[in-house]
Amino acid sequence: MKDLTARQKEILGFIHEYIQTNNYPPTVRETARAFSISVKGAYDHLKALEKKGCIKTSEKRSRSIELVAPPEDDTPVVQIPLLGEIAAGKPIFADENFERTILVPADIVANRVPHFALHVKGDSMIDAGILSGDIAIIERSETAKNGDIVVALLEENVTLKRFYIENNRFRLQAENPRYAPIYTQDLRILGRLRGIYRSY
Amino acid sequence: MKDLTARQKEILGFIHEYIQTNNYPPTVRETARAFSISVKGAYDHLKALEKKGCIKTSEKRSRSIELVAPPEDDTPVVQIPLLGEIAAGKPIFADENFERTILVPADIVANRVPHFALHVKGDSMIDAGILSGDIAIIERSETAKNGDIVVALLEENVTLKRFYIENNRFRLQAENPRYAPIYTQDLRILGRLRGIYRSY
DNA sequence: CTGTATACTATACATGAGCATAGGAGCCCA
DNA sequence: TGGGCTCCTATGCTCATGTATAGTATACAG
Repeated sequence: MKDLTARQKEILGFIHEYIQTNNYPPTVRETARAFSISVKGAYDHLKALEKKGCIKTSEKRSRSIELVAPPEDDTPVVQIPLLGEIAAGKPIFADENFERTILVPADIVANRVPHFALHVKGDSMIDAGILSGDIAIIERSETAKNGDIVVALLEENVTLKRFYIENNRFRLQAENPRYAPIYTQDLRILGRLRGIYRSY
Repeated sequence: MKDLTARQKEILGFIHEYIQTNNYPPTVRETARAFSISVKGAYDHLKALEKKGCIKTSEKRSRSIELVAPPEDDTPVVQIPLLGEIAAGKPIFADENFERTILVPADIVANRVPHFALHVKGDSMIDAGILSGDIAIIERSETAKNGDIVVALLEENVTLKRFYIENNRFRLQAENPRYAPIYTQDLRILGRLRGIYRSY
């Protein structure tokens, strides 16, 4: 699939676009016309592309170009729940919190661990490029490593902070100098930050 | 789309299957052969299907049958191209820049305007919560309003900045005090920022 | 009873389309 | 220096294909 010459890439690109807009592939002559070259010129390119495995054609049939392994390799997506207002005292994963589902590329949700999403509120993580209103994609996990950004349950409040283990306590560190670190010995980690999604 | 006769449904079903297996639509004669009827018989059916809006054809073009409103198109996500390294001097939308496609929720790509995505490089927009490595989802547009974050082509460099119109010039403003604003009278806007996507 | 739609057959024609032969120019490798 | 690859022109053959005319038969609606 590699080893394509510049010209061949152009031709392949044209076929792509053509199919995109017409839903059916071009003829040899249409390809030739698109590049202002002779029919045989285009024909040779198509045969070269076929030999290189980028394309498949059926003999003697018009418009029988098929793209082999087209770029759109089904990048799958997964649906994860977006949790809305997290009321103090309620279990975070209760049904009441469910707002809607959002779709995220499956490569984020790499391992088969469940994920969820939260609206970010406040500016405590602003220096990490996380703004109020962003959607945070969280991998559900009870544990975290030093320096991970986590969603933690802290005295019935849910908060997004950077997480550190110190001698005999945990430190939850905002990424904003106006917020002091929180020290606690009693906290529950709900998940680790895996992605941020923002819409303008 | 309703009011199809039994025969017409059969024909439409055949076209469906044919495209499914071949990736390209059948010819009139292939359709005729499949039902052991005459060419004109099949031709009339196709024209009837077209009149009823189930199918679209282009005049005088072989294999130009297109299915109108194919079974299920309620995909809440859309694929947009992720452009990679933008080399100076090269057209940004050239095929060489194509890296892969990414999936974004369709509500971002609300209007039918084409979108694309870019890797963010550098820290010039850090105070807007846009970090190096983020993926920016851009709505293709030649224009922008005051204060929009835009992708602009500036002396063969592509840059992401906040855009302002001043008396007789444009101002491209970084969101980082260490970067001075850029003033120019000659710039081309490539698109407006619609979303940010970050993966940890 | 007539008009209109469906569902065909049979035949025909101009152009569309795949494929081929012959050849040329430039390039890199051995 | 020669062979093989890419990229192209020009011309042509043959069959595929969309479209058309003319006609048959059935059914249903006003």
